[in-house]
Amino acid sequence: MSQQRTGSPGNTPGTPDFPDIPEATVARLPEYLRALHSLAEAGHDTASSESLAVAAGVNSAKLRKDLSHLGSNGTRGVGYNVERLIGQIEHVLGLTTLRAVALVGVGNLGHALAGYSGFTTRGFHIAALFDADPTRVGERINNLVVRHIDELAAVVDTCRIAIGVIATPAHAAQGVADVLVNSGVTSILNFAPCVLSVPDGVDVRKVDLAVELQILSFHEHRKAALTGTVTL
Amino acid sequence: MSQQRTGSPGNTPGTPDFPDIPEATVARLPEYLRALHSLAEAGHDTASSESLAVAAGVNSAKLRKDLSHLGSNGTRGVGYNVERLIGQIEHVLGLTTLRAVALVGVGNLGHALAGYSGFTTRGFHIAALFDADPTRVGERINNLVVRHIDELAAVVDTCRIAIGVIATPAHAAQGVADVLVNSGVTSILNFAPCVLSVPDGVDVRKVDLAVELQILSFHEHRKAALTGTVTL
DNA sequence: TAATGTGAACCAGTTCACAGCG
DNA sequence: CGCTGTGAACTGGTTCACATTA
Repeated sequence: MSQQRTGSPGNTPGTPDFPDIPEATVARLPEYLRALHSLAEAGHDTASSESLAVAAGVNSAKLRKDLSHLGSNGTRGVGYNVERLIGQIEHVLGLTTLRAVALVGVGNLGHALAGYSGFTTRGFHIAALFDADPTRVGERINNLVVRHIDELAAVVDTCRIAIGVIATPAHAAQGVADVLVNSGVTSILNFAPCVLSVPDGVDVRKVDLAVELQILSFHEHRKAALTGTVTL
Repeated sequence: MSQQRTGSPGNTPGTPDFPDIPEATVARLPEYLRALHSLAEAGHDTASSESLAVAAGVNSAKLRKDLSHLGSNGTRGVGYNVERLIGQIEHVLGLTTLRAVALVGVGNLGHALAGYSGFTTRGFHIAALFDADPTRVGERINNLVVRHIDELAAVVDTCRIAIGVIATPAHAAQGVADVLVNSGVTSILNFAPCVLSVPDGVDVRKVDLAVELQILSFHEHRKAALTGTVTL
């Protein structure tokens, strides 16, 4: 699971029409979706909970319980209809409309994200790039011109952008977040290694590449200690 | 937390000398470390659980319980000694030795990762770059020459590399993982959008950029549904 | 019959609230 | 007195195992 969540501080309300889905389940739905697409490509038009679970890297009981939150979609004795389930999950995740994303910070990482085809192929459209550095403004990346961050509010407004990605250095991130929020962005994906504070109702997810390695480091350390055996 | 974990399938054993620490706590220690470094830079040499918790974006009770797993380090009535706690956490995470990392795949994302200063400044050293594409072999990135993936086993062995980063397209990732594992790598950070299968004892963490956006998309979708109010 | 869907048991993780200590 | 450290209560999530159904 990634990490920081702000907004909707209490529980998801849940309406009859829009049942509330546990956060842990939500975090796995995209993985199921990916697995389903790969099964579809392989020619399967139906899949059992077991085969889907394997493709998604979870156990089948968990998968069935997760899917049960979207209403019952399977057929007993048969499994799930792949195309139907893809539609189901895309609907729940709100992927039926292409979502516009603003990317702030076109340094090393931001540059790569701007060119990352995975966003484009999975429901998102990078609509605008921003940077604070005037020497970078005007640069063309992947058919998009880098704009100065002062233009952000206007662009977010006209392009109806609801999601912002922060790929700036840590010291600039909070300022960028403030601008994004004031411009009407309500979801932020933060790659800067720092905590963002945002008002209620704004969701933040954080990805910290170094943290991932540090977690692996812990396990390496532990494995080494156990292999060397008997104290150290 | 990020996601896939393989290896140590049961529970962490835990020795008197190396107490077992809950996985959720391990995942937060790097964040505490970062917060501590920023407090240290700001000149604090002591910090209360409350102030540290704010800097790390968690609540103070959780932070205290997390730290209690490393043994008691605070002083009642005062707080924690910042430098001492930094040392404590670095020790537990195994960050006292610089860890060598092999990066496979120098496409869009891999290129950015190779140049990412956050790895270097936080305990890791990218020791070698690999790619399968012969036209990329020989390219120089950040003072490192891209090698052909066939050389991987030899380099991993001589440089004693225990951690591998996969930044290849999904279809190549499992093959790369196999090579890494056979070469002696025991921890993998996977940026490819696919499930890897690895033997017990090998840890895998997965970062999927598009998944993060899809999770945000869900919340956007929900917020929109609730704002539009009364069914849809 | 072969699979789903789900109550019930279980487990990990979080929060509370306060005793204990410097 | 103010803070940490921690048992106890609670919450959310996972797994089990089976009744149910196409």
